[in-house]
Amino acid sequence: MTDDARLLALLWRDGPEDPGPRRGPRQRVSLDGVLDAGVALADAEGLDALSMRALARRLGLGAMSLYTYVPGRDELVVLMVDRVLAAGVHPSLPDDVAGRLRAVAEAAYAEYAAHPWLLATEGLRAWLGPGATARYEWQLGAVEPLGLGDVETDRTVTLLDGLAAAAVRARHVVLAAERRTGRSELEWWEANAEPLGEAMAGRSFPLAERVGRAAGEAFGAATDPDGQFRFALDVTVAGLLPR
Amino acid sequence: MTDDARLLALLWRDGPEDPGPRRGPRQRVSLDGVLDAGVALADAEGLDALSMRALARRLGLGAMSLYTYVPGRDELVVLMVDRVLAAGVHPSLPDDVAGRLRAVAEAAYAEYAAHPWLLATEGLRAWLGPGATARYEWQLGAVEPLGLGDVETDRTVTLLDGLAAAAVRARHVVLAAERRTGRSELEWWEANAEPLGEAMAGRSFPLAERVGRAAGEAFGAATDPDGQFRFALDVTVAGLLPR
DNA sequence: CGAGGTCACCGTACGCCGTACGGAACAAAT
DNA sequence: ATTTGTTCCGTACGGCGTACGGTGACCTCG
Repeated sequence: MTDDARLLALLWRDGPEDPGPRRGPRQRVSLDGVLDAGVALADAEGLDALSMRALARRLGLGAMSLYTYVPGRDELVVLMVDRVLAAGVHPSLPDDVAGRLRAVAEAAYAEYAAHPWLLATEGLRAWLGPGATARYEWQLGAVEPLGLGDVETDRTVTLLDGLAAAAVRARHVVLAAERRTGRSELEWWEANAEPLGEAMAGRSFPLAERVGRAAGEAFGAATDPDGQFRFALDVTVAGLLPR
Repeated sequence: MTDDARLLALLWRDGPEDPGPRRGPRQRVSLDGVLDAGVALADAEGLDALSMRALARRLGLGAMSLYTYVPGRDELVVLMVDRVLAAGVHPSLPDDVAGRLRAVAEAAYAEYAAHPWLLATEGLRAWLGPGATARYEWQLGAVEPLGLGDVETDRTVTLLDGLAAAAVRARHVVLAAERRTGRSELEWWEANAEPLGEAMAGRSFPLAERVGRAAGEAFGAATDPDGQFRFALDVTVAGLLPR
């Protein structure tokens, strides 16, 4: 069986069936156990920290034992992605059109914010697992009543999801840098403002300086991903609604 | 000098000044030469392929010699980013408001499409170099005449830039997967449609099936990043314009 | 009940990675 | 001629994903 076929079978494996007695020793953990441990590790320390060795250690296994659960690291990540998408809650939807559009974006935002490493998996082929498909189905159901037609409905869902992804990505950049360096964004900015000013001496960026300063003061930080998300969502919903 | 201070000095170093005679052997290449080789390598094979050893080999140096040009790999990437942003062209702007908004997004799209690895650098702290600042200045100049106020102007620029980034990211996922596996997206999809159908047997996703099929037929592919970009840009511009 | 087959588990090893360290070659300053 | 600061780089360390082959536990079959 090729790795692709094996991955597909694992993605669409059925519920916790008992495979009946098999030869050889029992598995010490389950695939779901592996995936949950992987999700916990990625949530806590990021996707880079999810190494086969580190995950195996967490499970009390040797590194190579993981390969009896999963064909390789890429496939592990794909399965983790579908597992968190399957676990995502799909809130009930309001009746008004704007509210439905917002709900799609906000649900995606919550999902990405809870598992920011989802956004770091985009070097991989997007696989259609049951989690991703159920999520897409829900998103379509939210947007379909607008009567846009199938293609535009798909594009609208993609747009709203992308909006959420961009916002969480911006948020994550700040949080990850803070954790790595141990200094908050504000501290770092203050420490670097003076040398930056010196470095820029002699060059003039009037708009950037004025706007950057105004934005920084309004945000109390260099960036404001949450506010940016609200702004982007307002604009997008306005652009989508018939006028 | 800390690495931060060194990076800042390198970012804002002045033009190709002759530093005068210095002790020791002359550098065999220049910092700009290192950065250009790094950009070429990342353009051709992606950011993952940009290892210190591979880059040094390209330059006819030993791996450790790179550390006389640059404090480390992260700093190298930051300097590469600012270099391509500095080299980006800033097209002249039309007078109409919608055209200006589109121009900002389209310029960003072109930049990201030419150097998709720019989108993979977001694990790093965003540093303000001369290239990034000049680009931001141009973007602000394009949006400012709308009279939105400083904070909203900043948010509008961020929104348009994020739109372009999302589209190129979707494009890049497809292209990268095609290059890695050697099979086009369509071939891959056709090869996996049947096993996927079998795997899904017994589950029902009526909307996803119908909309996915319609979108696939309309796009002639599973996704259509360029069309998605146009759609998103239309929606966003409509949402931004006063009504 | 014993034997054989099948499986999970894992030690070792290979070729990558970033980079710390220290030495050699070199050119300018003294 | 000696000192000093710099570039270049060989070696090494601890990480990574994973190929390969061995070991021992367990179920099934004779």
